[in-house]
Formats: sequence, C-alpha cells, structure tokens
Amino acid sequence: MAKPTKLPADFKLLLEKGDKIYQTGISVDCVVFGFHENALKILLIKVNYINKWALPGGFIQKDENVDAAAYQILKERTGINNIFLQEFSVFGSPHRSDASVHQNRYQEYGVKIPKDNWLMQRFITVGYFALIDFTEVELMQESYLEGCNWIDINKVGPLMMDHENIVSKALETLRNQIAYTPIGKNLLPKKFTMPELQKLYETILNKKLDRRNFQRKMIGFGILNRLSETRKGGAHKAPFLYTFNDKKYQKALKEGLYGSW
Amino acid sequence: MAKPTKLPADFKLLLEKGDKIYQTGISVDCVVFGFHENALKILLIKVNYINKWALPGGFIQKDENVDAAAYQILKERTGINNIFLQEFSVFGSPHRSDASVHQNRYQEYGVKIPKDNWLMQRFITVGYFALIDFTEVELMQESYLEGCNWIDINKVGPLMMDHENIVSKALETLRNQIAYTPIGKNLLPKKFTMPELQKLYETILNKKLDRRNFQRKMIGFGILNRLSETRKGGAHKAPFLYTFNDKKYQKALKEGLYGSW
DNA sequence: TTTATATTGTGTCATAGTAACACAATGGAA
DNA sequence: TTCCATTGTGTTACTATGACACAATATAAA
Repeated sequence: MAKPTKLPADFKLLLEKGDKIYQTGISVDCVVFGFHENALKILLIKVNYINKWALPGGFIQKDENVDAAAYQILKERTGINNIFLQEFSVFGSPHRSDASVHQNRYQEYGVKIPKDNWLMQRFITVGYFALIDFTEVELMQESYLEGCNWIDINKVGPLMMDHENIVSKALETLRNQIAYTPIGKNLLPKKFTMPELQKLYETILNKKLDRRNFQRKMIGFGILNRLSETRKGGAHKAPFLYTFNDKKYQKALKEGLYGSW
Repeated sequence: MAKPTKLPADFKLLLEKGDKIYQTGISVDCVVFGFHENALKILLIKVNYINKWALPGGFIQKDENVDAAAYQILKERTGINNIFLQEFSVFGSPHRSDASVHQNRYQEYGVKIPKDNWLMQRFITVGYFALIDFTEVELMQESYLEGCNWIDINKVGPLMMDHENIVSKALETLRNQIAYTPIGKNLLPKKFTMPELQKLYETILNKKLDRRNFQRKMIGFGILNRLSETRKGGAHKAPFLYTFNDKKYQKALKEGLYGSW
C-alpha cells in the first residue's frame, strides 16, 4: 500500500476546524471485548507511525452525548449498531496524553502542528467498555494508516500512552461486574453451550471453575433456556444448546444476581 | 448581608481568564455523604440567584489531575484533607449544562456574559462521591452568595440542572459498593457502637436489618476491634464501642468482602 | 461392527453462610 | 426498688457452595 504524501482532507479538517466541531481537551476510548476460540480478546488499532497498538477512540462533537460518541466510534470500527457499552472510568492525569502522537501522525505528511493547536493540549479521556458478539463483527479497515485487529487479552503488548492502564481498569471492572451482573448475552452468539459459557467465565475470571457447580449456579439464575438441540461435532457426548431468556436477563441486569443485603 | 454591587475580582478573573486557567467544557461535581443523627446527609450549596440547591463543584486546572480538582473543591468546602473520594460516573448529555446559571450569577453584578465566553458552552461533568466523618467537618461559608449545608438524603428538594440525577447515581453506586466493600470508616467517628454502624447500613440500604445477624456478619468480616469501653447515656444497657482495625480494613478495601467467584 | 476416548448430564454429601427467632443482662427513668 | 428500653449472646432451620462419582453418548480408532 503506497503511502500518500498529501494530507488527506479529513486530517486537514480535524487539525484546522476540530476545535469548532469537537469538545476540546476531552476524548473517549473504548475497550471492546469479544470472545473467540476460547479466548477473551480486545479490539486494538495499529498505529503505524509509532509502531504501537492503541484503543479505538475519538472525540465528542459539541452537541453530542458522550455515550453517543462512544457508540459512533464503535459503529465505525465494527459496523455493529446495538452494542453493550458502559462508561467505567475517567482518566484524568495531566500527563496522560501525549501530543507527540498527533505530531507524528501529521509529520507523515510533512505537516507540523502548531503548538497552540487544539490537538496539542492535555486531554482527559472517558473510558468505555463494550461487550460484543465476535461472530457479528466485520472489522473496518478503512484507513490506510491504521489496521484494526482482535488481540488476545493475555497477549496485549505495549500500548500507546496510558492505554494499558485503561485496559487493566476495564478488565477489572468486567471482573467485578460478572459477580453481580449477568454476562454472556453480549459476548456469545445467540445459541451456545454450557461449556462455552463456562469457558467465557473462566477466561474473564482467569480461574478454573467446577463444571457441575457452574451449571447448577447458572441454571439457578433462571436466565437460560435450554433448547432440545445439541451441538454435535466433537468426539464425545453432544452438549445441549442454550439461549438467554431475554425477559429474565433484562430483569437480572437491573436487579443483579445476588440480592445479598 | 448586603449585596455587593461591584463584580468581585475572582469572578472577573473566572470570566475573562478562566479558559486560560481551566480545562474548558469539563467540570467536576461532588456528592459528599456524611452521617449524623441517624441520617445520611449530603453537602449542598445554596445558589441564591436561582433559589435552588446544587452540588459543590468546580473546574479542572489545565495541569491538574481530575482527582486533584475534586479534592481541592472538597477541601475548600469542608476543610478536610484526607477525604475518601471516588469517581463514579460521567454526565455527558449535551443539554445537561445550563448557561443561564452563569448568566444569572453575573447578572447580579450587572454583567452580561458574552455568548462566546467559555462559560457559555456545553459542559461535561465528572461525578465524584465522598465519604466523610461528619464530626470532623467545619463548613466553610466563605462566599456571600452561597451557603453550604448538610441535607438529609431523603429531604433533598429540586436541585440545579441535572444534579438530582447525579445524586441518584451516587447513592446507587454507594449501595452497590456496600455489598462488597467495607463502609463506615470514613463515615463514622473513630469510636462507634454496633447499633450506630447498623443504622448507617440501614440508612444507606434503606431497609431494616436484623440486629443479631448484622452483628455476626460484621464481626465475621474481622475488620472491627471491640473496646472494653461502653457508650453510656441511654436508659438501657450500654453498648460496646468499636474501632476499625486499620490493617484489616485496608486489606478488605483492596480484596473486597466476598470472595465469591 | 465393535471398542475406545473424550466430554457431557446428573446427583450426593459435607460445610459455610443466612434468616428467623428468644432470653438474659443492664443503664437510667419512674 | 421497680420498670423499661435496648444490648449481648445462642439456637435452629434453610439455602448456597465446594468437592466429588458415575452413567450416557458422539465420534474416532480398531
């Protein structure tokens, strides 16, 4: 792929008019979780000119809801509309953002960003995490500068700026939520088996769970429908397929799974 | 109290140089919880010119950590340095902020804020909640425009802008946290009785708890020291005083109280 | 066709945690 | 001295959890 030498129009617009279009000094970054081949993965973007991976992120338009901005970013990257998205933390260290990232990006085109440009200031970012069904995603490789890819959560290398920290916090939040919120509907395909669901839990929690106790607990939550179908293919007894009971799942989402206290 | 007619210097500075000092378009609001006379209360500020109460809030300096900004705001209001503070949510609707609040404030001095002034734009706010020991607070009544007061959480009237929403979310977060995080150290005085601790829990959870089961559970957490002293004063058996075991409390803070999953 | 293998479906038992409940002890008021 | 409100403590039934065993079955190998 040949590297263009002329500054693309959208890059020029961002640089020159960005501060008229977007909220300045604030951004959104998304940690997108997907589950595939028994591994928890996150969506990362390759930033070529610094040879590092980064979280998909972007800015907030002046009249745009912050949540909407996050949705928009993910829609552009994954093509999915109905994404489970949740804000989990704000990253507000004055030194977290690194203006040189923008400098390097524009330097590729021989453009030097003026020091007083809006992109050069300190940025506070709002972290969102998303849970999406891996099978429904078609990654958009729209930009010639950047690639988009699923990376195993255990194989995430050095990331841009403080993005490793953002990923850690997202994962921690996900782990906490799993204890009192139903998980799985957004990460698994419509039909799935109990072992698949268990693997998801084991992956997120990073520990082995007892097969029998897990099943009992899950069934006990009353949010699953067992189908009469089974998933054949393995050289062993075929496991039943399950779907989530949407109504009860929604109820559990609101009320939580443990009524303790 | 006579109303000054001349624009105070700090108001003038905020208006004219605020965008050089602070991050624009982003603010911090704090929901400060305290416990007094068996009631959960929050700290509110009376905004005279709109005759409503509001959360203590403020802006973030250009080189200031967002957390630090929240600490600073609370220090100014309560005089307390070591405050338990936690960011809990971002409020990012494009219509949540109301420029007329600022307009009205300055109108008191006959000053009309220009439409393109930084204060007139849409603001995203970061919500923090704080837990503080009521007995250590001395409220600062520094401003001639605003009063600061503790309001019973059940008697909070209409608040400025979306602040009611922010309070609800903070309370919800507190209720969720209580289930897996030790609470009380920051809200109660050093020495307290079991009935007092129970009242705190009952107030936050808004439900009655069984006295005997509550005590067993609390003792079971292993984060309390029972003193040999008792609190006399009531026409009944004097309850023992307790303190938190700092070391174990800190450990529980990190690891949570239930290891489930 | 038969046998082997991996993995699933289901059940039991001991233990820990929780909810519901009762009675003796005591500081101060009557 | 008696009474009352409230505290300290213990018991019992029930539910949830962790540890564990055996029968059933879809494919692969013999």
